[in-house]
Amino acid sequence: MNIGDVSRRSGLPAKTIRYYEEIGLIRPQRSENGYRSFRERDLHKLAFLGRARALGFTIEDCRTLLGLYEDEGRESAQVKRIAEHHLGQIDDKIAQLQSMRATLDHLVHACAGDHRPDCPILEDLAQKIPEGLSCESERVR
Amino acid sequence: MNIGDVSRRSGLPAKTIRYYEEIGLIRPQRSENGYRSFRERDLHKLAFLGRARALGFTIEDCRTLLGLYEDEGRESAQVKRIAEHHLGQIDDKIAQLQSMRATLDHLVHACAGDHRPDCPILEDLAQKIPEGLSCESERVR
DNA sequence: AATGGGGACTCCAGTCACTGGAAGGTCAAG
DNA sequence: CTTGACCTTCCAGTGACTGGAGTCCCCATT
Repeated sequence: MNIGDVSRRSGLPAKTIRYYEEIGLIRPQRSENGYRSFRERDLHKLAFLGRARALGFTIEDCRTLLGLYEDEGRESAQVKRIAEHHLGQIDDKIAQLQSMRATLDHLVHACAGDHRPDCPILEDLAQKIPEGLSCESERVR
Repeated sequence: MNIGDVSRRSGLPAKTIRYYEEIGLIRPQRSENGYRSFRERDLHKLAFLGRARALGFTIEDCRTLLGLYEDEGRESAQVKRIAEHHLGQIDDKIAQLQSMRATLDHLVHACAGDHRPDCPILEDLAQKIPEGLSCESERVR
């Protein structure tokens, strides 16, 4: 299989697949013409990576998860720890976004949105310190 | 005011303030010794930027919002449009994260997390195509 | 044999919003 | 005179790709 086939079958862009090789997540063989030559096993790995990424795991988590997947002697506790930690991060992000959302929604509703210059959104930004959203707090990435 | 004072009073790291100058969000004057010299107005702008960033607006949105803030002839509709669009983005992100969260939470609960290698999380990543989370779908940034 | 089109290859630069660090200048206190 | 806290610039790195340039390869058609 060439990269185009694998791209179609895994749903990952060819660019991404090359990138994954570059950072050592996969090691496809090469044909005589220099083209990457993928086996079913590579495709399987890429699909695994695609799904792990779709769940929001970082590339480094994906690397670890792939390693555990191929390690017969793994303990499911190792996998669970990674997943739980990630779940915690997701919860943090959701909380932060919901806090932003609440403030923003309030402001949007307060703004007339007409031709006049008066705007509670700008007034808020110019003055208020949104609680729990001070500049010290961590940002959602 | 030197950058340290402004940093303390705005809550923004000095590095960030220098960066904001570099990209033209602020234009502090300079003292004879080459130090940046901030006025109250600059501090006010920085606080504005910090709050807009805390609400998740992009830098370019912040630039526009700051411009509108200083434009007496603005229409509040312009501000509202930006805020509404941003609110929509936030809602999309929240929805995506909640979808991830649901799948992940389910998997975490299904995993024993003990010394044995059997792991539903890995099995899922290796086989299932999570609905609504296929690789084509946009990623949360 | 020439040509055209669709892949594939590498390499470099850009994204976003900072952040870290090196190497050096300035200033007030002890 | 030295110390240490500031300040300066400049360069590189982050994460996970993405875009684009320039070149090469393969197959089919003219």
